[in-house]
Amino acid sequence: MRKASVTIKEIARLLEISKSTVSRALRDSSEISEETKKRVIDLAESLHYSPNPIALSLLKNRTQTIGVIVPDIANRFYSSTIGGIEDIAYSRGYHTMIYQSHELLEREVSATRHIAQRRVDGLVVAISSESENMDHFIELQEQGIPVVLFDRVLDTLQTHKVRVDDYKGSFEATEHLILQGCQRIAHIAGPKRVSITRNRLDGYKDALAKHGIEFQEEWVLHSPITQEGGTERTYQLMALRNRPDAIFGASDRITMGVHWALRQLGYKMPDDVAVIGFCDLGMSSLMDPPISSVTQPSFEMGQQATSLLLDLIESKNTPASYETRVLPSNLVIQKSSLKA
Amino acid sequence: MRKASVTIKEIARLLEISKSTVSRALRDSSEISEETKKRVIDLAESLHYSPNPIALSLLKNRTQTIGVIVPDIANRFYSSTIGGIEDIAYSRGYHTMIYQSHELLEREVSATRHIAQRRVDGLVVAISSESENMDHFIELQEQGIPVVLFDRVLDTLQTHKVRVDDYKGSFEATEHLILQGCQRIAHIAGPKRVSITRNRLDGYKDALAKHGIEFQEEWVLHSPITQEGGTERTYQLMALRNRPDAIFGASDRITMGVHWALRQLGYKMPDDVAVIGFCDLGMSSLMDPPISSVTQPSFEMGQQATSLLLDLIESKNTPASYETRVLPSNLVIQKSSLKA
DNA sequence: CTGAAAGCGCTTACAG
DNA sequence: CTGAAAGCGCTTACAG
Repeated sequence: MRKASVTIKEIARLLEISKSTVSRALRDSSEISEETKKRVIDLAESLHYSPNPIALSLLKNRTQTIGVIVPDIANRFYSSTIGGIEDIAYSRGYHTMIYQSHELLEREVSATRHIAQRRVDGLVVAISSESENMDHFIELQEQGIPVVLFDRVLDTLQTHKVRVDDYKGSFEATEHLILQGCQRIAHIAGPKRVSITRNRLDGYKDALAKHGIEFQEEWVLHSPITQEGGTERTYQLMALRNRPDAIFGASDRITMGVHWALRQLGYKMPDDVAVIGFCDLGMSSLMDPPISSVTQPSFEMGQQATSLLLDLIESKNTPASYETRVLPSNLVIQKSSLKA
Repeated sequence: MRKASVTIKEIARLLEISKSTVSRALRDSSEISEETKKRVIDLAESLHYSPNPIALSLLKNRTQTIGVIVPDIANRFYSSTIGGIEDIAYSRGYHTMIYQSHELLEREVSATRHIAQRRVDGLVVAISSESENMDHFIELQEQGIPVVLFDRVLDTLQTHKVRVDDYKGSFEATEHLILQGCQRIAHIAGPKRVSITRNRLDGYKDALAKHGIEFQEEWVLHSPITQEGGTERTYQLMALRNRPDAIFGASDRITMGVHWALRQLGYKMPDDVAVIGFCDLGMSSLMDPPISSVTQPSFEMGQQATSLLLDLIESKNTPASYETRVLPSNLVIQKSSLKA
């Protein structure tokens, strides 16, 4: 069925020279005469020869492919991240193989094995919210396949990491609400164990503390990263005897749910309740009112993680130490938190 | 750096038997004694042996990988489609390699070459809105690499196709608006040359005709598939002397733009203007008011396209004829088009 | 039942 | 400057 591609052997046969010479001519080796080179290259071009990457892979024990695991590609944050990953990967001659964990450790583990079995050269991962155990990645590293973590990181894995300064982003968002005059600021946090969740919670608490506002246990709720989660938690918050005058959502999905719930309940933003989230700007600008957000340099995050990974792949030896890059977030104030 | 994986050679050496025997034992060949099989398999397991897929690829001239090109993975329609593609691919032992064309023919062509060069076994594509020329895919087919088209299809490529019944979806949406009492129904269509655009436009026109409503040129505008496009066209429509009382958007992004513009302009949905679109449900339900939509079975579309592709890949000979599967869309009425 | 040999497409010491 | 040979990890006719 599959038409055989042109091979070096074929070119050698047509030109009546050896495979070795063809190979060398194609790689522009200095040991080959200009004349021979020209004949080989001309024929190769007219035959649309392209080297078989499979053969090269077998030879070099390199596939020129990196694996990528994210929780969910439909999430704009991750799809933008993937854009950054592909940008760097392609420009450095690598392909990507993308997997989704759907926030399940089990799927992350099976994706990892799948990927390893395919002999990728390295792996870039935003771990699932269930992942506390890094054994599957450690196993990979032991096989000499480097892993770089981004977005969600965990101390238990020794490697390069790229993340956003959640603490600072969260601190700034909270402080902004305080400066707008909010006093009863609720925080709908992400899943409990995730590092990001803790950092954001800390930023929130510290901003309150700085401005002498007492931290209230009942104003912090944990939620999965879904719209429904945000909606339900908002109902819960607004039902409190002492209801909040601001809600700070820890993710875009959660914050969309907050926005929706508040409209349903008849509250005006920002006057009744000010809202801010860690959001995707494209989306939040479309809402009415547009949602203020801590935006993250997702594309750049993908780029940096990938370039760190490729450096690991291409360097001969293990680096002396691993690096954690912390990228700044950006506070974009829109109507949902801007009091007149 | 990279730790060598366990090979058949290694197992053969340890067991002091030949590579051939190991290979056969591992594939559970009937010519090998049970005893030898057991020894080989036990050792292979304890060594975590897994066959090198690269070597197999070279041997079989098969990569067990399919290429996927979509306009944009951040678009929920396509990310859901990818879910369906991966579902079938993985379950049948294939991997996927995903590329984005970003609606540019040039990037589609380069992705195609990239993919071909990587010797994928087949390709599943939703073509870019610029793609009128199918030469790059025809080239692939001539090399014996099958291509299956989904979502956006073109007659010029002879192959299996999977698409949604746009005509019917569009007809039903328009008829629904008419039954709600709308008389001046505008349609913001997609890019001109795309087959989907034409089908949807036809459905719209025919529904008007069926109900004796005269078609008005000025109420049909073409737009790129973006929110901005929808917003601008809405401004244009509402500025007309004879303004529409309903707007039917040809895509989710466009319809989000319509929704946003109408709110900005102070119109009430559905009373001033009823709105319906070809939408992603998750998103449109979150809007206020929630947007009625023609929903498409995106996951299933990915599944079907992939299973058709794998059939082509795995069958020895070219099929007698190619199949075009037309999946039904589904009309979901929400508040944006439901008059009291 | 088991092994030696050839070959998938390529590169690269080693000779000449 | 060019070629023959070995080898990457595997499978599979061909012998025995």
